[in-house]
Amino acid sequence: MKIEEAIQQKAFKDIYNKAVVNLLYTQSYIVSKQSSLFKPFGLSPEQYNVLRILKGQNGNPITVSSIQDRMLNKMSNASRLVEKLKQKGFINREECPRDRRQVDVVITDQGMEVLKQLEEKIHSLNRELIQLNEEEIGQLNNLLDRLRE
Amino acid sequence: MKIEEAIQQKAFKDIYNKAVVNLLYTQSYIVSKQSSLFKPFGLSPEQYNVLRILKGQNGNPITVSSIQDRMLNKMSNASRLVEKLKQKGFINREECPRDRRQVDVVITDQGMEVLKQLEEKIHSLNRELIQLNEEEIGQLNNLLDRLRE
DNA sequence: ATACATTAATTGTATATACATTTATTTGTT
DNA sequence: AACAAATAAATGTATATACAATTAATGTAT
Repeated sequence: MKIEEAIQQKAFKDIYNKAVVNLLYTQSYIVSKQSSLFKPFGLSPEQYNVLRILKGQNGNPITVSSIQDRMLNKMSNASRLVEKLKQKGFINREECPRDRRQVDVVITDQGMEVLKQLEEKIHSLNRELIQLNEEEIGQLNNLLDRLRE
Repeated sequence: MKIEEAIQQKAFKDIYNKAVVNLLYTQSYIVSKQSSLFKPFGLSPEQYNVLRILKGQNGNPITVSSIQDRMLNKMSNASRLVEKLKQKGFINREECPRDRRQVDVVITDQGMEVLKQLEEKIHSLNRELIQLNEEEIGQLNNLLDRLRE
């Protein structure tokens, strides 16, 4: 659907403005669908993001600030997200012995299990969300990478 | 900057997944820069969005639910955003005479003034945010429109 | 060794998002 | 007219974002 229809705006100031609006709207479109998928599993999109980062560690612990650096939203509060995931039993947290300021975080079996249950659903959702052929997806990834300087 | 560097992730499951992540990351990148620009004016990005919708009405009132329909984030709470803007003196709100369930919202002179002050800054920011040539921006807008079915 | 700066994580506070519920009003049906 | 259904906005509550401030531990310079 054209962005003009989606937000009922007849015209944009210029194509730069239209591109910004289009990117913001598209993100909202994606996140709302992801939220619906995650909800039955007790996860928000950002909590899921943290679990994926932990899974990517292959069992090695990672500190809260390293999680923060790898998050999609650099301003989100990794400390509080980790606390939420701990309450749900999806992660464990323990003091790092070499530097007691730091906290080592690892995903639990229960956390791995919820990711496993989500895997196929997310695979499908991604295909549903991105209605482009492979060449176009390559173009899109390229444009987005270059857009950010 | 390539998305792999930006979030320190070596590889993605597939290009669909990479595209989703790239879109979410790019939005966060844009919103954080917009927030910094709006902050000195006492506006959040979504509050600015509401003011722009009102300005687009050319003086005609618009109801809260129509604002909601036109917002970039369909899940945001137009009622509360309107209340915040009212407190700041940027909008006026009054009962719609033909249907007392509805509320007519209009931008104030003060609201128009803050948009005017922001106009040139946003123009520059948009150019800074979207580091692509005009042809590429056209491609990007096209891909985003088609991506959403 | 002490003092000072730096770093890591947590906490506080305000705002925003997400979604369900409530209240008031209008519309539609009989 | 009476009543149920639909609609518009506001409100309640939980979570998340944004950013400042705090606490605790470590690093560095003298």
